[in-house]
Amino acid sequence: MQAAEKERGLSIKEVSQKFGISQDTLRYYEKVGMIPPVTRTAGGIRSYGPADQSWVSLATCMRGAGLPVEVMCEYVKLYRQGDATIRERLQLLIDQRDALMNRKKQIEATLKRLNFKIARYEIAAETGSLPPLSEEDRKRFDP
Amino acid sequence: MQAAEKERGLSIKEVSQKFGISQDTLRYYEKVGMIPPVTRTAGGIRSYGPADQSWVSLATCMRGAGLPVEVMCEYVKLYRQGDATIRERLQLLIDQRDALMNRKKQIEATLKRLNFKIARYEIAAETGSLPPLSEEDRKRFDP
DNA sequence: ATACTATCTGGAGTCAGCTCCAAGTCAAGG
DNA sequence: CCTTGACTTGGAGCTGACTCCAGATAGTAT
Repeated sequence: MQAAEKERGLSIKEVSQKFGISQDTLRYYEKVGMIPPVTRTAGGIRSYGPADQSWVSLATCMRGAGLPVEVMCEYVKLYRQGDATIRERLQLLIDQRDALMNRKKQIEATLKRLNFKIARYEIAAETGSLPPLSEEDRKRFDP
Repeated sequence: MQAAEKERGLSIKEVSQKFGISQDTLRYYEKVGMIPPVTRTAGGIRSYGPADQSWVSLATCMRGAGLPVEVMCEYVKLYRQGDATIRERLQLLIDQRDALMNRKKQIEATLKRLNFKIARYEIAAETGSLPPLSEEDRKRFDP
């Protein structure tokens, strides 16, 4: 009776555990169109097949990197319109890649600054007070 | 009359332009304690001296990288308590560095995924439809 | 059939981080 | 002194992304 008649999908609970995101969030993503409608059982219960899981995977990946929900919605919308939107989707992906690369640069700059401060604080933790900064250092990194 | 009697600070407008953040946001940062109280003129108008600007610089840098306002508030609070909090501040900085490094990793993973998709879409833009993915590819990168 | 748990829906609530507003002050020019 | 425009405050409002809830339904074990 539980043999593979059709592909067995995962329940929302299982998907929630697999991707580390709440059931509420999964329903929310679907509601706002960040992923396409998930496969349902006859009774209307979500059963995430491989394709559904792929979308969840993509959505959590993009959100995890901080891309807006709205952008994923747009991508899904275009995707569902078929091959005619391939160029648009490509452009969207490129735009988001650019955005992420900028974001990464920002983070790298901030990491540099943090590392500089940490180095000073490691000395300070020994001596009990912060060493004064040189003029040049003050020009790039401050308090 | 406008000779250097004391250091001339920048107006909120100038600081706003210099750092590319709104005057409202500058006041907000100060209000919530994300930067220490800014120097004022006799009349109560903000006049950002070098130290004030340094704090703004730090705040915008950290916020730009996505660190929470609350964390900067904590840092400022500790800073204002003096040398006794040096170890705590060091720990805070280290924690935030770790958080940022994770964030950076997430972004790098997402960039990989985006690049993979973009490569497929560039082919698709030529041929008019997406090439099917190999089984192995599907296992890491999907829709 | 009964009990019990998992899932469903629509809609309201929450939180962070700004952003806007009104009513009032300050400062410089005429 | 008067006007004009930048600046002040406290507080309300907004947006994005969830998060929670109540009441209804589905599936499962007894």
